[in-house]
Amino acid sequence: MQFAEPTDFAERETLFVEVILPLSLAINYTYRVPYELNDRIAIGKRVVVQFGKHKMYTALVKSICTQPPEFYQAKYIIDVVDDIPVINEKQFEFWDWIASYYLCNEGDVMSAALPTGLKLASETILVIREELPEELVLSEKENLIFQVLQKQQRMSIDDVVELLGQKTVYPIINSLIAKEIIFVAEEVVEKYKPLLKSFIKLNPFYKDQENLKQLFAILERAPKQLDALLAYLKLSRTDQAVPRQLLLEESACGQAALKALLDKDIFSLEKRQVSRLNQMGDEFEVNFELSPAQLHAFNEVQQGFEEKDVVLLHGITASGKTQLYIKLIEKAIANGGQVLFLLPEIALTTQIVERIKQYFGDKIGVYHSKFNDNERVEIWNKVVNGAYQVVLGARSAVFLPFKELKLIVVDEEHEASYKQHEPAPRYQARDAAVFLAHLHQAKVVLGSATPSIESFYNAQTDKYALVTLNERFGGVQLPLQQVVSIAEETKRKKMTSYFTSVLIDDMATALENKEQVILFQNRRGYATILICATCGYAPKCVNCDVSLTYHKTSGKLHCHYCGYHQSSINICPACGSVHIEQKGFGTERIEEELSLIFPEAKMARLDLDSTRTKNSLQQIISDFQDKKTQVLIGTQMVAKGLDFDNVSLIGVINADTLLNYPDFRAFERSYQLLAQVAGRAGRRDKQGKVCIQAYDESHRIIKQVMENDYLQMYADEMDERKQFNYPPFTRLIFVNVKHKDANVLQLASNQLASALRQQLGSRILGPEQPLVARIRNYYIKQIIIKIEKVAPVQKVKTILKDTIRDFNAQKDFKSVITQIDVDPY
DNA sequence: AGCACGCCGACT
DNA sequence: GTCGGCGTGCTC
Repeated sequence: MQFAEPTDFAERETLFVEVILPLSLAINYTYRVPYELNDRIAIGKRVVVQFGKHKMYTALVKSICTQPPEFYQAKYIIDVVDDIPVINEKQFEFWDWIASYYLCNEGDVMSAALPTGLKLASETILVIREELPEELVLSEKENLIFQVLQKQQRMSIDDVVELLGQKTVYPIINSLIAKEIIFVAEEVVEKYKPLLKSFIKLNPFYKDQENLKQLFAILERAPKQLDALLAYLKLSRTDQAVPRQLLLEESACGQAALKALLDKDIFSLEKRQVSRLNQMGDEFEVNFELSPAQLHAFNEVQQGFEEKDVVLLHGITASGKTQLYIKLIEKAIANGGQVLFLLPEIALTTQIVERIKQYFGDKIGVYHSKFNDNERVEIWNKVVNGAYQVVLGARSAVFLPFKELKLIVVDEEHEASYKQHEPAPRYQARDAAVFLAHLHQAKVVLGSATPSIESFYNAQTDKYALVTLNERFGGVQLPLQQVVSIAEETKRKKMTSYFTSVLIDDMATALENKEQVILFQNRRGYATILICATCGYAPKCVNCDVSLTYHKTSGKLHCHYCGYHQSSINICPACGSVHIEQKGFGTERIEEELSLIFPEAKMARLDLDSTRTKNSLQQIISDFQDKKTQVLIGTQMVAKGLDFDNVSLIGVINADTLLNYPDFRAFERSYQLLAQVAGRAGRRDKQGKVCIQAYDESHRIIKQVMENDYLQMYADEMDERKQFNYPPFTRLIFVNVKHKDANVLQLASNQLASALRQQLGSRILGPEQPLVARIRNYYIKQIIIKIEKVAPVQKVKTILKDTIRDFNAQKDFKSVITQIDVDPY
C-alpha cells in the first residue's frame, strides 16, 4: 500500500472516451481507456479501436469523461495514434455545425474532412499458433489453409478467399480459431508514407584538403569514380548532401562507380524525407499597383469589414479582382494570420492559381481532389505547423486544420460546384466558409462577376456589405456581342447542321486570321425536352416556371418540382407546327459536324469525358495555348478561369438548352454562364467577338447578357422567386427516398410525405419523380420541403429528423433509404 | 461500412 | 446436405 498523491489519484481514474468513427453512424461510441494510456489520451487525437468483431478503425476522441456507460461494458481502446491532436477545437465546432445544419452524421463529416491518409486501414491477418493441439481433426478446406499457414506463418482473409475460391470463409476460419490452430491478428497500417529520397554524402575525412588530394590520386585510375567525385564537389557547394539521382545525372558515372565509392566508405548514403509537393522556385517580386478603381474598391472592402463580416465583391470580368484579392491576402497574413482562398475545382488548374503562387511563393498550398492521399496529408501538416499561411483549395479545403484564419476569399462564389451533392455531408462550401469565418472571427470576401441571387439578396438586405467594381482593368475592350436566331435561319434554310451562317462566317474569318475559336455547348443539352423546331416553343409547367421534361417511360411531360404532369404534345400549341423534336446533343456531335465544315482546323473537346485523368485537362489547355489546336469545343469548363490571348471568337451553340433546363435557377445560371463565356473573348489588345445562337433570341436573359445588365436580371429573378416561393424567400430541403422495389417506394414515399405533412402542412411538396427515377437499381422519389424564411429552421429540421427516424423504424420500411439535402443547390 | 445470423432456393 | 444470395440487426 502507498499513499496516493492527488495527481496520482487523478492518473488512476478510469477514463472513458466518446469517439467519432469514420462511418455513417447515427451515434458516437464510448470506449474505456486503459490506465497506461491515460496520460496520452486527449481530445482531437486519433485512437485505434475495435468496432464489431473483426474491424479496427481509427476513431477520433471527441470527449473524455469518468462516468462508465450505464447499459453496457465499454471495450478498451487499443492505442493512441497521435502525440498531438490532429483536430483542434474550432474544427470540432465546425464539424458540429455541418452535422446539424446539413442533417448528417458526425462520421460523415469526419470521412469528408480527414484526408484518407490520416485514416488508418485495418487488415485482418491470420496467424498460425506456435503450440498446436496434439490432435488435429481438420476438414479438407481447413487442412488446405493449415498447409499454407505452416509454410508462410500468416495470411490475409483475402488470401483465404483466393485459396479456396469461395467467398464464405468466415465459418471455416472460425472453426480453425475454435480448434486453437490459428488466431487473428488485426494490423493497423498507417497509410501515409513519407517520400524518401537517397542522398550522397562525402566522408568528412576528406574535408581536409590533404586527404582530398590523396583521394584524387587514388582515383586516378578509376575515371568513372573520379567523375562522380568531381560532380559531387561541384553540386555540394551549398548543401553537403547531394541527391543521388542528381549526382548520377550530372556525372554520368553510372551506378557501379557510385556503389564502389560507397563500398569504400568514401561516400555514404542517407535516406531523407522530402516533400512530395512541387518545390516552388525562388520567391520573386511581382510588382503591380492597383488602379484607382481597384484601390477605391480595396478601401471599400476594408470599410465593409468594419461593419460586416462578409463583403460581396461584384466585379465584372477583367476588372482585376485577382489583384484585389492578392492585396487583401497580403494584409491578412501580415500579422501571421491564415487565409483560405476557395475556388471552384476546375479553376484550380488555371492561371489564377499560378499568379497567386508566384506572388506569395512558398507560403502557399494548393488543395484539391486531384492530389493523392500522401500529398494531401502533407498539405494538412503544413497548415498545422504554419508553413502554409495561404491555402488555395476546392470546397473540401474548408476542413483543413486552420488555427487562426483572418480571411476567407470565395472566388466565383456563384459556382454550383461549391455544393457537394453526394455523399453526405451535402454541404455548400461557400456558406460553410461564412460560418467558419465566424468561428475564427475572420472576414469573408465573396467575389463574382455574376453573384448568386441569394448572395446579392444578402447584400441588398444589409447582411453583407457590397462593393462594386465595374471598370475593366487596363482598358480591355468589351467584346462585340451578337445574337443569332436559329428559328430565323432555319426558316431561310441557312443553317448548316447546328450552326448558323453567321457563326460559320465568323469562324471562317477567325481561322483565316490564324486566330482561335471557343465553342460552348452545355452538357445539360443531353436532357430530353420537347422543343418546336419551327418556333422554339418548349412546354412549361403551369405551377412552376420550369420546362417540362419528357419521360419516355410514361410518355408524359413532367415537372419535377411540383409533381405536375401532362400528356405529351404532337402539335405546337404556340404556332401549330407538327415539327416537335426531342432535344439533346452534346459536344462530340458538334465536333463531328464541325470537322465536316472545317476539315483543316484542328479541334479539341474539353468536357468531363475528355478530362478524367490528372493531366489531360492541362494537356488540352496547353495544346490550345500553344496553338496546336484552333478550335476548342467545351461545356461549362471553357467558361471558367481560362484566359487565352489569341481567342477572337466565342460561339454559344444553343443558349436555349440552358434556359429550358427544368430548375428554378435555370435563368440565373444561364445568365451567369453566358456572361462568363462572353467575358472570355479578346482580353488584351484586340476586341473579341461573341456569337450566341438561340431559338428564342429575344429572351430577356439573353438581352440582359448583351446589355450586361445584372441588376435587371436580379430584379426579374426576384419577382419570379417571390411569386413561386423559391429561395431566397424560402429555404429548400430535399428528402430523397430510395428503394429497390418501385411499389414499396411508392407506398413508403407517400407515407413519409403525409407524416411530414401532418406536422409541416403545405411546406411539404411531393413525393415527386426526379429526372432520373432509378440509379443503380434503386428507385428514387423526392419530397421537397419549402420553409418560409421567418419559420424556425432548426425546429423544422428536428421534426424532419424525428419523423424520418420513426418512419425508418416501421418494419415494412426498414430497407428504405432516406437522404436529406439541405439547400440543395 | 462490414459482418453475423437466419432464411431460402439451387446444385456438386 | 452444402453453398451462395439476400434481408436485417448490430457494432461501445
